[in-house]
Amino acid sequence: MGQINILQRTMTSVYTITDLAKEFEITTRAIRHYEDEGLLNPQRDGSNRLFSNRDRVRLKLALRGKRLGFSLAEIRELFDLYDNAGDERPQLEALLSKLERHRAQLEQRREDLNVMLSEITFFENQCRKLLAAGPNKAKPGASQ
Amino acid sequence: MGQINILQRTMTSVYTITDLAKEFEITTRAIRHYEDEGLLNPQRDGSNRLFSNRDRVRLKLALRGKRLGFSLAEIRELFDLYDNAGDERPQLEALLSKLERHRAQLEQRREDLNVMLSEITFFENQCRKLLAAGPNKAKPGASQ
DNA sequence: CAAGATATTGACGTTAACGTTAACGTAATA
DNA sequence: TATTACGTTAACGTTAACGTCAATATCTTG
Repeated sequence: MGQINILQRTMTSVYTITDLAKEFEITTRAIRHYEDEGLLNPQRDGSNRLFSNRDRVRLKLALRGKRLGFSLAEIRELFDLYDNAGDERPQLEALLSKLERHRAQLEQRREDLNVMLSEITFFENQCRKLLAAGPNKAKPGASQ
Repeated sequence: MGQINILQRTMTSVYTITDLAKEFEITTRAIRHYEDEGLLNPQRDGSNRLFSNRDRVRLKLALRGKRLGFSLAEIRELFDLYDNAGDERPQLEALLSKLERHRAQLEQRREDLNVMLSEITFFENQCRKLLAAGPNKAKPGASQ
């Protein structure tokens, strides 16, 4: 059906549920679940879901958030935040402060990531040293 | 009891379960759960748990991993990896390849993080522009 | 020595994020 | 036209990561 889409409506970019499932390597069940949780709002062709580019982007964002340990509820909050970014001053200020909190969280995680990465680097180097030292065996200075 | 510890065995660094719970702002239940899952191995004073510095470090590592979306099982795997870093060549090579895979995962997440952070920055700037433009109200170029 | 405070071990409860049938409709295809 | 592929809703099942009692033991402190 992806083929037919290309011929019929290339520019409109409509995706079936399996299109997206294949692209992002998740199950259709997961996608339906994300819709249940309010992350996606596909159109309908009869009972069949038709996902727009916007849905695709949202799915991408959602999966990214998930990889970073955010819950679907948190992701949904973010989406709502962006969507209902009212144009009046108090709303904008509220949005800004929420964004700041979110940024702080993300930067905390970036710190976490950097620490973990440097730990891994350390261990990798240890390994390489041991491998370089003894061709077959080696006794490391096993510290507690 | 923390006070008594300081007097009795300052250098040995022994922590009660509530010491750690308070320090890391988690419940004692969570700590016991981590022990059940093999992340911690406290000594015992009768039936009471006594956590060493090693346990404390592990807890810190575990919580860091959690913030980044790793499951307790994955964290445990990592710990086991580091612990059983056998000194023979095939084991070292296996360890290295696992570390590489892990590094790849972490770097993927760092990429995710950077993308999310730049998205947030973008939105923050949008907000600031709107706030600067209209002191009370403003009509943004609401794009779909 | 009674009352907290702090510890323990069960064991059942809860929530999130889907997995897994089941029962069914529709559409292209051999 | 029967099969195959893809879609639907509904509903129960599962796993992880703890929460939440309950019953009990051990200090220590007024």
